[in-house]
Amino acid sequence: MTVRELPVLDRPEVVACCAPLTTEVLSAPDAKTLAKQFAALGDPVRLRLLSLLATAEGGAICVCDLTAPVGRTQGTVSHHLRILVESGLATSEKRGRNVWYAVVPAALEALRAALATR
Amino acid sequence: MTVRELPVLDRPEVVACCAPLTTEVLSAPDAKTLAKQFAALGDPVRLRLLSLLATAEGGAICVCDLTAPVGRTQGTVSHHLRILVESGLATSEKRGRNVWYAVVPAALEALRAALATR
DNA sequence: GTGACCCATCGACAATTGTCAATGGTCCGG
DNA sequence: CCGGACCATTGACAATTGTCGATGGGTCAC
Repeated sequence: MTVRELPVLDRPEVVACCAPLTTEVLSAPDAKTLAKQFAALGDPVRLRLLSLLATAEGGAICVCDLTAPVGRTQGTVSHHLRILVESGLATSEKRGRNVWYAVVPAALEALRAALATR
Repeated sequence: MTVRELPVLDRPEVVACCAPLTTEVLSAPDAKTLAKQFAALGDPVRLRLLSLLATAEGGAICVCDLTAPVGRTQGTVSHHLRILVESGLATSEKRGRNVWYAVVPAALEALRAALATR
């Protein structure tokens, strides 16, 4: 296999799911979608991971630098990161031996929009 | 026991817990506080309840009008509403035979602030 | 090629959660 | 006073979740 430039096509395509909570009643499917993302934020470890990603040099960080700050096993950290990626809040990119994670700003903005008040 | 006027001191006093996720790494206690609120949003039924509260005439609504829209038992709805109140996202006020629930806009704004990107 | 490093995954387990049916308490109307 | 309406709480149960230790597959340095 040849070595090649990876185009980073890790885009979950989440973004804006629906109108703000306060403007109209959320449909059941939209509620399910939104709930999944908020649930991803509903754990202290994941919030700290997200914060570590967001404040990292260059906006990305490898798993090996995340286990110590949150005080969890490597396997557990990997588990949480997967949830963040699956909910569209983060992306992962393999670079050689490491895997670099980064936040998806658009996803955070979409959640902010859902919480907008009148 | 005497009957008395209840002063409605149901104010959770939550509001802004911390700096945005993306500006500095979240402390463990702050993460726990924030996670509790996001976890409250991490269920489709609660999101729809919150949406119903926010869009209700007068900004408040009684439990009896909430069970049908979300398709859950009265007991279950009561359970979810309690979680919303305990997390500071909603308030409850007893009016005669009914209990009226309302959202706490400041709490939603505080969560929005935590999600702000750079 | 061999060992070390990095990471995902698996199995297991306790803890938490969402749900319902049933019960009980409070408040009103007659 | 009594029956009904409204709501919270309880007990029970299945499902989900957070965690760890262990395993396995890549990838690099030598």
